[in-house]
Amino acid sequence: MREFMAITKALSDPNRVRILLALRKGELCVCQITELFGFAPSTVSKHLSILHHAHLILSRKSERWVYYRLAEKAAPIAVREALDWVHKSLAKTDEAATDAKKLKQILKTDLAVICRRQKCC
Amino acid sequence: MREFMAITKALSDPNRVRILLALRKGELCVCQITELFGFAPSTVSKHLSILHHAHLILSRKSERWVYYRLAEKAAPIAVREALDWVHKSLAKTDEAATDAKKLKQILKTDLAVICRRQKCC
DNA sequence: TTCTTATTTCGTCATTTAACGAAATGACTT
DNA sequence: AAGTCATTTCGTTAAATGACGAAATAAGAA
Repeated sequence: MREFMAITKALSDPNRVRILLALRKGELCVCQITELFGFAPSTVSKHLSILHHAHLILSRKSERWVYYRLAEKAAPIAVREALDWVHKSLAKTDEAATDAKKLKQILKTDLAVICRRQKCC
Repeated sequence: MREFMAITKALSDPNRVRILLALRKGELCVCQITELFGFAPSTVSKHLSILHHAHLILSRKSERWVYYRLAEKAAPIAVREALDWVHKSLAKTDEAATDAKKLKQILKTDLAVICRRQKCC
């Protein structure tokens, strides 16, 4: 029950759901997600932490960046079903399309450039 | 997306999830759920309203009581998948068993008696 | 080692949420 | 038509949540 509630609480915020949808195309680092959402890095980090705590996403560190990706097939059933449910319900929505489009642009840009952009202003 | 978030917000409270599990055995009226949880009737009513707004449950009025039941097969896919997910993930947990046991006792008691009991004290 | 820097943690603030009791509602019963 | 009573709505309060910026962390680069 505790694990299940961790998942439903994680899914109860639309921005966290957007993160899960964005990760469907592959792993992203924190600054890419930050760029996609326009939130403060600390805010995005907190959201990722909540998703991670619910075991919905996994992380790895490489070079200077931390990459997050969706949980894999080995994840608990409740997690896999949650991810499937999110995808099936929302993959074709306008919100997902808009984010996907913006994400495409972000992925064309060098990581270091994105990160530096977030520091000034 | 809005409908989906209505569902995830509804599922983000453990007591609302408990209500969904309790309803799996069949419809219940507000005072029976109130008895099961030990909350104030107004609190239970609010929870039911949120579940209903998310289309997870349906209601009908009969005699003096309002009965709530799980949404049916005709419900939107997102709703049906949510209910299946809740059931599959939690039906066998201790919490569900405890509630089911208490509910069994409640169902043995006459409705009018339950309601009256809630008014005094 | 020291510097840089992406990410996380912490403290704060505004908003939302869940609980309650009191009062309103609205549909049976008489 | 009036009364009864289960349920809902409203207003309040305490706790949880989501946002931010500043400071801490930790790992790669110099």
